[in-house]
Amino acid sequence: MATLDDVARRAGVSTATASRIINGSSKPVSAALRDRVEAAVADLHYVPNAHARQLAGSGRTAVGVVVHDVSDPYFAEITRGLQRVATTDGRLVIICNTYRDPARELDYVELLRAHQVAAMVLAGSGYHDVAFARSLRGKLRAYELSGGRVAVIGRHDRTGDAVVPDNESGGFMAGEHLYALGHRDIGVIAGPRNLTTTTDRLTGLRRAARTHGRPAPKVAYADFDRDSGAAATGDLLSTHPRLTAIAALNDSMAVGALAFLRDVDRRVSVIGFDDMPIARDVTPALTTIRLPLADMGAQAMSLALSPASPDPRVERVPATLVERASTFPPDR
Amino acid sequence: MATLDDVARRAGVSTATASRIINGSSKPVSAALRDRVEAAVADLHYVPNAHARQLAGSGRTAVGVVVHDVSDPYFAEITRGLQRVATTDGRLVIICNTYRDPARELDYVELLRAHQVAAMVLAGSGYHDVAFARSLRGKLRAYELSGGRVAVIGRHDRTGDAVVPDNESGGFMAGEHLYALGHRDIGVIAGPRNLTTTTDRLTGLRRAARTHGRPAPKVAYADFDRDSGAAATGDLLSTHPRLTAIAALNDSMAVGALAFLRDVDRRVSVIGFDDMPIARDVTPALTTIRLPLADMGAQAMSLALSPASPDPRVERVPATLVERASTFPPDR
DNA sequence: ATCATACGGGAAAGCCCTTGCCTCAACCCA
DNA sequence: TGGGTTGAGGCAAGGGCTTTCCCGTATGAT
Repeated sequence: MATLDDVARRAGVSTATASRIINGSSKPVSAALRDRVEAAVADLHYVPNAHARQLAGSGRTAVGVVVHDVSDPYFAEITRGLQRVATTDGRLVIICNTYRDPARELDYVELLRAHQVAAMVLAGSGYHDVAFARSLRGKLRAYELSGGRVAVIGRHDRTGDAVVPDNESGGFMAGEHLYALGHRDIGVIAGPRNLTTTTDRLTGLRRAARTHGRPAPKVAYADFDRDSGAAATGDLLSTHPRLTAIAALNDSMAVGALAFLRDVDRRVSVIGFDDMPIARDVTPALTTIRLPLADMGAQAMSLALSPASPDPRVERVPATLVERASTFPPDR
Repeated sequence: MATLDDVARRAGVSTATASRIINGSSKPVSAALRDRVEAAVADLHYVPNAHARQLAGSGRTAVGVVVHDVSDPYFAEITRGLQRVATTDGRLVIICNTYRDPARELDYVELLRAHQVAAMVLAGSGYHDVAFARSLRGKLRAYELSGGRVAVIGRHDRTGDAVVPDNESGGFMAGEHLYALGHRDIGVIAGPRNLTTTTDRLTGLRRAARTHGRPAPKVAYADFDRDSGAAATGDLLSTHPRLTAIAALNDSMAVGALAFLRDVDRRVSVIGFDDMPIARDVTPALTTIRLPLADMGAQAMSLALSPASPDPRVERVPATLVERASTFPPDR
């Protein structure tokens, strides 16, 4: 691999001059030298070593993102938003998939710190786990102490910049919608219990039940993916055959529920959460609670890239109901 | 940020020793020193600087991936496969989204080279553009000369390791399926003309038409995304009202076509391509040509991580027909 | 008691850049 | 003509780490 030395030698200048020309430094350089250096760069297919540059230079340029899984549409959308603003800012984005493993999450935070990223955005690391939270806080603090910036998406046991979707009222709205349609007994397909996203949405749903004087919803836990959603729907319906509506805590599971209901040919209302792109294309089109995922990602990245502020900034993101065809009054 | 020096000083050893302990070098070190160093690391929240490490050390550790857009399910699946094998190998994956901009693709190749990645996988950079191909080849050659490994997914004007899906016969199978059902006149919703994916699939479709002695399919070009697929369906149907079947060159556009047809309440067969996860959940469930996307990603990464071989290895990936409910005989 | 052999540990040479500081010339004004 | 600017470019000091020697010391063999 050609180095700056090679370029400088070939152009007959010092590495200092070559470096200045290559980086478009403000120091004036004669046109002749500039040409020679540029020719040398082209001839040698020279590309500056990013690591050396990072070591020698001052600014950190990359940013990191930690998500559960980019191939999950939920995180794909968030990531899209994140990337848009990071790229606009000319930054390399390092994406890390934890696959919902808290340990991996911790490792990635270290890894990103090791890579001297300028900022990191944590999406979906709201676990109910005291030891995890403490460890994470420690690592993040160490990182921030060294000048790193952190923004999280979702609720966290941590003070700092954050974009937090209003999951609780989203859950409430979902329940409200179903009860208003006349459902009395509803089931919930929840995500993993240790995620705050799950518990927050569930809390909203329960509040809606209380508000309407209805029995607490029946809950089955699944994994936020389609197939587990389908399976949980089966469980729920066999245990509680009288349910007339199901609230899934994300759209993937709602899609699974829909598939299951179609298979067993039952007519039950289903409401999802997130409004992923495909929600409108399933049949019946999915009623869901929308979260502006791409915007949330963009906001989080903006926070992370802006200078640290003395007091933490928290952007609350409202959820909205999107009515489509998958919810309807109960058959009597 | 604490450095190795800090750790060494605190533990009362040399940086050499500290480094050896931290990296689990094979050199024997007394237990006492090991404990002291480990304590120092913990106290200081020390994390080795990845850049310095890369500079000083020998092995390159990261790998790069260039895709059109991770949030597109097609690439999301491929990426998932890629990551699985890269992570197993303990490597950091840098994902770059070109958003179908060839210039950006070129830039990213440079960037990955600058970051000294051990290998890179290019997915979806098959453009019909001589200048682009030449430039890309040049950059890749320079990279390989410096020891980098490259694997591509899809057809390329380039000899080298590759995983190439059999798009042509996939297209043929799609056509075959429709003609066998009795359709005479079919329309095609194609992707961007400058992508080999588009042209290869189209070629297969045309061959099927010839084989069955049918007129060449009518083509409308779109962008591989849902909405453009829906729009193109409208165009196609207004220009050629007698079409009884539509082949979309990917599932996203097929979903768009389905949506359009539902809106205008027309019954037309639709076949997609790729078999993305949601294909089975739309209504009617989408008949499609499956490509094992995650496996393809995994294969490509395996190729890229394996030592360079004298003659290029090309893994051909067969496409298979998945029959669901969206294709049926024409109404007479 | 002597010599060879491990073994544990340190000194220091890079890895490839950026950048502060310095030098040298040419140039200006007085 | 002399002193002060200014413009162009080079020297060399890091930046944080790995790794190759190299050197004592304790161990074993003779």
